[in-house]
Amino acid sequence: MSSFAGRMKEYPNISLDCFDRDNLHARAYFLSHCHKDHMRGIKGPKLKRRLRSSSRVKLYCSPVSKELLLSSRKHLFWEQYIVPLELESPTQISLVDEASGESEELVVTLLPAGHCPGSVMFLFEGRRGNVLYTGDFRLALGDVARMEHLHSGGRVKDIQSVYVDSTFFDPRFYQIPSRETCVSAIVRLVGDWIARSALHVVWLNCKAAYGYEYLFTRLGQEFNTRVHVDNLLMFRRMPEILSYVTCERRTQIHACRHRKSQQYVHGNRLPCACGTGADLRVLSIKPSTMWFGERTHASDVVIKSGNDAFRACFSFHSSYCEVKDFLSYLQPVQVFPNVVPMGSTLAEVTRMLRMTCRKRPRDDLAYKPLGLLKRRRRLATLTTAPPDADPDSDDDLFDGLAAALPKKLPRTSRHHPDEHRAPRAAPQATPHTAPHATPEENSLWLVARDRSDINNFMDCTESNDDDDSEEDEQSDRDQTKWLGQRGSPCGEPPKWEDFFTVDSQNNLNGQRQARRPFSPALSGPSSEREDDDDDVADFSLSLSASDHSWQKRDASEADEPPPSSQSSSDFDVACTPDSKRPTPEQLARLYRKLADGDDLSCPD
DNA sequence: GCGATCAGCT
DNA sequence: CACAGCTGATCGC
Repeated sequence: MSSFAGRMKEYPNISLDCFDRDNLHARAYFLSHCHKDHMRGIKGPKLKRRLRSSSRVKLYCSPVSKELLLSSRKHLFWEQYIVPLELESPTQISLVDEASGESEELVVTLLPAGHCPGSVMFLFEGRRGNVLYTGDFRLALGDVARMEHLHSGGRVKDIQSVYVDSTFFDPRFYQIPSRETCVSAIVRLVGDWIARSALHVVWLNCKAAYGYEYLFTRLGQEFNTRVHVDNLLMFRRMPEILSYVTCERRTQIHACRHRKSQQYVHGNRLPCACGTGADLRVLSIKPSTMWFGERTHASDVVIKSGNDAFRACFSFHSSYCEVKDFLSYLQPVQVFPNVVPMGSTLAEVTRMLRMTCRKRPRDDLAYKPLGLLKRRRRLATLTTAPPDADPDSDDDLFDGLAAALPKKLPRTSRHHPDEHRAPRAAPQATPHTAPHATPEENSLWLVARDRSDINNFMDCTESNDDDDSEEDEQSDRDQTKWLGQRGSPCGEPPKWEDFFTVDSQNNLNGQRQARRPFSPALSGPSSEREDDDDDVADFSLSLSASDHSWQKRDASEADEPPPSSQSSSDFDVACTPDSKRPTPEQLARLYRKLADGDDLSCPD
């Protein structure tokens, strides 16, 4: 639960996710998503009075959040004050003090947060530096490196402060299985049950919150059915969700709720009380967050908890590793927790967050082109020698970085979180996506892909004595099998990112919307938008409709197994446009060239 | 009567 | 396996 009080020290004239007390005087409001703990005071009478007496104050949020907020009558009074902003469209806003007329300019960019429909992070760029407020988020390892607006000129932007979702920023919550792994397991469980007979039904014991929609949609796709929910109103302009949920009780998959749900299910009756109790066989699945320690395998993502009852892993928040990866990549000057993890204290989480902060001024992190490396160093040295033992270790590529970053821990998986994406390279600087890249850019990529790729290479080319490898392969095979079983009479299943992007023009045909250019002269975002007041516009959550196609998977990846853990993203802040993932053979060639000191810009 | 807060529960 | 949020009791305005 968020305990963020609403204001950031750099920009105290705005309030985020909090609408009471001191926040009553904000010049602008920002809502990251529509969970209640981020909406404190949003319907308070004092705030209503404030809005009525003001002509300038606005609430900025994503178009999906606007829909969700206004789907409740209690929030309808906000309608005239909401300014929906598209994702990844930097927008300048003026923060005007209505008493004095004094104004402050701020550029805000919404970034996908992967927490629930409409959830975003806010990047603020202004006179007091760049500040990132994450709201709640679930991003996988490496996702941050692919977020275009966190980069500039081929590098990570200089971030002063990050106000971060620290829900699981505690080493106890070291890793959480990926979204794809969890959803696949639930799909299997549901499939096995409902295939037994038409009277076998599943009840998903979901908490009253947005965030399970991609699960409902996936189940609807897999089994050509709809999930029974209590209320469709909130999805009325989201056809991709609407087509997989229903208020009709005669379906085998339910996510309906009742105050005494538990009792009903124990009696083999559903919360919606459909059927005659004795006829139905109800399987209860309770999505819950499960976490795993550093050396434990995240394999059991569903656990039997009783007769016809399971818990299934499901998390709206990033794990310790994922948060650490996120912050270690951004290297902000300061980090502030938005949440105190269960069983921890504010002091403890703050202390641990500080360890991810920048240790030296950025000038010390100057990039040294790979050409400056001593050629005598061989690949073996680069990959096997502990950094401490080798004064020429690859950490030396960056002055000061070796000291700034935590030392590599003993390997526990092929993608250890401490294998940092050190060089802060922009996503476009990859050899396979930028064929015209300069040798320096290619070199940059080779460094940027860090040790994890080198380890992958070693895994591909050496006999592997890692105890985990066999299990990993088995896991990959299992997941391939599950992917093979996918497919649906309704077409391609939507992917996770569909629930976090929105096309306000109901573009279902795959055309890309023109991206609104960044315009410092833009005085107010609302004046530029045609659909702001269009009550009948649909908000499509479609595969191809978003205007940030750089998030999309390359088609060639479609048949790959999903990631077995957090090692890669199933959120799909994916490859650079038109890119292809290099094959192990291609990587092997590149690494051999690197080791031999060959010109990397020459094609094979 | 309404809002704020908290305990209890899932 | 710890999220998110509902309900009901209590208190104050």
